[in-house]
Parts: sequence; C-alpha cells; structure tokens
Amino acid sequence: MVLPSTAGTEPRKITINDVAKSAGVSRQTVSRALNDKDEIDVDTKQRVLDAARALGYRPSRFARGLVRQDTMTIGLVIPDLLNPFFTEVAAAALEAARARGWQVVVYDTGDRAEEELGTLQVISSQVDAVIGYFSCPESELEKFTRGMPVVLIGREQRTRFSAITIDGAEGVHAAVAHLVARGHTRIGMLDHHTRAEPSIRHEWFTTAARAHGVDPGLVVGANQTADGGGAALKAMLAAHPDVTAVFTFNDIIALGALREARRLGRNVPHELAVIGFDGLQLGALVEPPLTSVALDTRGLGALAIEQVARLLSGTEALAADELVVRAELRLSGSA
Amino acid sequence: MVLPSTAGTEPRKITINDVAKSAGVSRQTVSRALNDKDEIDVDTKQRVLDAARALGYRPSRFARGLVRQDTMTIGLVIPDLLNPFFTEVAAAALEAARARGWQVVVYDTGDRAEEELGTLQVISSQVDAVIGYFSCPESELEKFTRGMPVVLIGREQRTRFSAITIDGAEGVHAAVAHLVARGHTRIGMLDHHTRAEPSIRHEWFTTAARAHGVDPGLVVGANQTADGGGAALKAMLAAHPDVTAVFTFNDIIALGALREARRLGRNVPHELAVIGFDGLQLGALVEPPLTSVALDTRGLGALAIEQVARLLSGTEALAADELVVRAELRLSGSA
DNA sequence: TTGAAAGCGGTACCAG
DNA sequence: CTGGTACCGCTTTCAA
Repeated sequence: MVLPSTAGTEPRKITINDVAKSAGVSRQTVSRALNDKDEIDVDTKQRVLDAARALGYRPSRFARGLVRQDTMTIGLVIPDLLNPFFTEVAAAALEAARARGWQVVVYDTGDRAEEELGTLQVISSQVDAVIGYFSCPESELEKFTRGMPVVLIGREQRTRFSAITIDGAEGVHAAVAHLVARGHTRIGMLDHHTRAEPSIRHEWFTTAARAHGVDPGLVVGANQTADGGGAALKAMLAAHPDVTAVFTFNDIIALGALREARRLGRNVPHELAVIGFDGLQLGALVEPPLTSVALDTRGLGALAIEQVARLLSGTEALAADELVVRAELRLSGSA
Repeated sequence: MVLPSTAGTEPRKITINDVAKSAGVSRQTVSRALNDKDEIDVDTKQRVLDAARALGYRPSRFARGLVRQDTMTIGLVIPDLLNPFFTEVAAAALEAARARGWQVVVYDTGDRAEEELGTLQVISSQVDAVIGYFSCPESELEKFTRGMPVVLIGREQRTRFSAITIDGAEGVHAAVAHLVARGHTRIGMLDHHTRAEPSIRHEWFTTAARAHGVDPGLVVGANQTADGGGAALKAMLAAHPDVTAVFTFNDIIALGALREARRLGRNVPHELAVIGFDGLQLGALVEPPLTSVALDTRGLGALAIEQVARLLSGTEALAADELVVRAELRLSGSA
C-alpha cells in the first residue's frame, strides 16, 4: 500500500502553484493554459506552458478527478492472465469498457486465495466497480466491496451479487451424444482439481453420461495447465485402459491431453477422442484441431460490462436468467 | 471521456458528510470508523458503519488519493491482448508492479494508430507513468505524455524516451547457423507486413543469412496472426518451391505456418523446418513443438517496471545498454 | 474519544 | 483576459 521510501531524493511534488509562481500568474491562468481554454492571451499561455515544462509539472489526476467526476474505473480480477480463456474475456471486457470511455485495471491473482483477498483489499479503494472470478467465500467478498457494484463470472453457487453464469448443460450433453454416436462407450473426464468441490462441468458430464447410458464415474483431476492435462490423461489411461474418449474441464487441459496422446502414440480422434470446454481460438492451431464445447467469451466480457453499467447507473439490472452465457458443441478434428 | 447521461435517475453521490449526519457524528469520526483507527468508541464505530452501509456509502478514491499520496498507477499499452506475447509481457509487468504495490491499467490499442493516440490522450490524465508498444511518431508521444515517465518496448529507432530493446542478432544468427548445419540452403523469412518499414528482425535475418552465404532475399509479408502465417507460407512456397526452411517474424506466424505445412502435407522438420521468434509457452503445445528464438518475456516486463520505478523516484535511470533483452535460440522439434 | 479547522491540487464561477 | 474565492471529499493535525 505504501510507496517504498525513495532514497530521500524525492523531489517534492510540483503543483500548479509552483508553476503559477514561476510564470508569474495565478493558478487559474495556469489551469486555463493547460486545458487549452481560449480565454487566455497567447503569450501568457506560452509562458505558462514553458514554465510548466521547465518544472516538469504534471497535474494530479486525483485533484482533477475530484473536481471533474467523469472517470469510471473498473477492476477486472482474473486468476491467470496466461490462461487464454481469461485473456479472451479480458480483451472483450477491455473493448466494451473502452466503448464507454471507461478504464480497466487488471489484477491477476495467480489463482491464489491470499492474493484474492489482498487484491480485494486494494481494489476497493481504487475502482468504481469490480468484475471478476473469485473463489473466496461470499462473506469476504462482501466485506471488501462495501456496496460497490460487483459482477461475478463463472460462479455457480447462488449469490447475493450479480453473477454471469455459464450454461454448458446442453453443450456437454451434445458432446457426449456425439461421442456415443461415434461408438464410444467408455468416456472419461479430466476434471480440474484445484477447487474443493467437483466442478459443475463435471455434473453436466455426469448427467449427460447417465442420459446416454454411459458410466460417468471415470474421472481424474487435472491441474489447469497443459502439463496438468497431459498428466491427467496418462493417469486416466493407466486406471482405465479401455477409455476411448475424454471430455475435459477446459481447453488447456484438452490441449495437454492431445499432446500426451501424441506422445503415447494414440491416434486422435481414431484411438482417442478428445473434447474440450471453452472454445479457445488456440484450439484451431493444433493438429487435429480441438473439438470443444465453446463459449462466447466476447459476449461474456461485454455482458459483464453491461451489467456493471446498469448497476452503476441505477438502471434496472439484468436478472440472473439474463446473465447466462450458453456453451455449445463446436465440432472439429479431435472428436 | 464524459459519462453517458444516466437517465436522470442519478442518485446524488453520497459523501462522508451524509454518513456523518446520518450517524450523528462528525466526518472525522466517520473517517476513523472506516479506516479502522483505534481511537474510537466501539459503539460509535458500529453506528457509523451501519449508517454507511445503509446509505451505500463509498469513499471517493480521488479525495482519498489526493490526501494520501500513496497510489501509483502505471498504464500498460499493448497492441493486442490476444497475442500471447503481449499477454506474457503484461503478466510479468503486472506481477512486478504488484510487488511494489502499484496498479496497472491495461490498454489494448488493437494495433490501430488512431487508438494509440486516443489512448495516449486518455492515459495522460489517468496514470503516473506509461509502459508500452507504440508505433506512432515520437512527437505525438511527447505531446501527450508531458513529462510523465515513459518506457517504450521493442522500439528500434533511437528515441528520447527510455526504451527496452530486443537484441535478437545473435539468436537469429544461431538460428540460421542451425538451419545451415542441417543442410538447408534455401531459407525464407515470413516477415510481418503491418508496419511500413521492414522489421529489424528482418535485418538480423539478412545479416545472418549473408554471413552463411545464404540468399537473404526470400521474404514474404504476413499478418501477425496464425492465419496470416499460414497464408504467407503458402505464398512463399508458391514463389520459391525450393525453400526448405523458414524463419518467421514471431511465433504466432510460425504456428500458422506449421499448421499450413501440415495441410500441405509437408513434414516438419524433415521437408520443411520452421523457426519462430518470441519463445512463447504456446509453442510447446503443438506438434512438433516449435523451435524459436526465445525472449525472456518475464524479464522484459520486470525490466520495464524497474525502469519506471527509477524514472519515478529520480534514482539514476538505467542506460540504453542496460535496457536490452537478449533473445536466444531454443531448439525444439520444428527445426 | 470526539470535533474543528486546515489543507491535498485542481477547476468553475464570479468579479475586475 | 486575468485573479479571487469557493468548493470537490477526504485525512490529518490539534484542541477540547
């Protein structure tokens, strides 16, 4: 929170008064010169501008913000900027925010709970609203956001906050249906295992599998990285050698599984079918291109900003059933 | 810049005075309660907190920032958040900034010059320093940053600003040497073609090729996307069917080329060797894994933040020759 | 423990 | 065209 002491060299902050004094005018005149007002003599203006430059003066954004209340800053909290899914969402949010002239401060929590709390602490006095993925308990969230608009993303539990939910039930059902139609009967799932509870994506899978008379019990946990996905596939095949298809928690895991399959010499999709979740652009780069239950990440980001706008303006906020992003099966080469 | 008018509903901003009145105390007491000072009666504190909550009060970050000058905000301007290279740099910068307790506002210019200017305009009154990729003329930069610390990244030309440069001469030399050692004599380059001038990476390639007695003239421009890389490879092979190896402007282009090679049925690396530039983590996901002239993106981000810190504190800034990130050949499967 | 007053660094609205 | 004055909303002395 506090700035590291800067070796005593700290050149006292130059204010508008210093410039005024140096140019021999009043601060209002300085203000006029700097803001390009026309009620000012050209020479005076030049003199002021010169003085300002000479002193290295820069107006305080706080003082300015205080008097002209026209800046909106949104905090975007994501667990991992290196995960393309979050990057895609962030890019969309940035774009939607820019369209409204808003700033976006990005916070990367590194998927660590402590960082989440630390971030929340800092953020609450830095932004006008928060959009984010949080795994911390709602009570903590509440504590730090004190009446600030908050839009959660991908939080499944019921919550007091606005939350954009992802509905993948149909998409996952379609994915399983597709696999079954291709003759697969032993379908595994590479779930994530970073959270305490089994994921809702896992529930969707279970439901879909049951609906198709497939054993839903072949589950292995995976870290949300490509390496994690590879390791999980290995574990899966070791535990259940008869598995011929896997559905994964997300595309990153799927890509890792794809790579591992290559290493193991299992042809995809013929000897092993892989279906991911998220629909990342990245999926198109590998061979075979990844089949995935795809999400509209752009829409997601835009929706979050839209809801923040409503919350902020007092306009009627979108209801929970309007804050849903549906995922749908996008067929490609890997299954 | 200006907030959209919000349907007249605009509930006048609640200030500390409102809370004070509502709780029947003075505003200093409110301040104490909210900032967890201990010189306050427990009951009073609770009463104030309740009142604040009831009114939905949130302190103005501007007013607070004005009086406690302890928040540093850095603007990070990048051309495309969806390009993993910039994401990696951004992630590193975010991390380094967080270590200092600084905020980072991310701006995505979409690689458009107009957006760059618009961003600069906005940014100048919103942040304390700027780190970024800019393609606009230095004069424009200067105009909008008025004495604010600026650290440029990847700008080759000489500049008045601090600039972190990328030195890939040796790395590219090593790449070409490697290809030549493998027997390649016809080596093409997929350069970018979004900028007016040929890239410095192209110059490195030319120099390295000449040094090895290889024709440096086989160049095709590519958009900085995977599709662009694919198209460029196609064009390259059409124009020069005898090319057996390509060096690309960056990894994204290389990945596209890799995919195109697969589509064309050309085995990599045996029938076509591919070497990228950047060393993205992403390169490890494809088959064969991408050989690349790799950059330390984390180091780059950290270096930028370090320089900003020095500029900001008046500590002696790093000289140009200390602001260099060297790229080196990282061998993998594609060449 | 609480309150009054003095800024923080600007901008806006008046006079002159 | 310029300067005086009154804030913006909050924190920090300093008294009470």
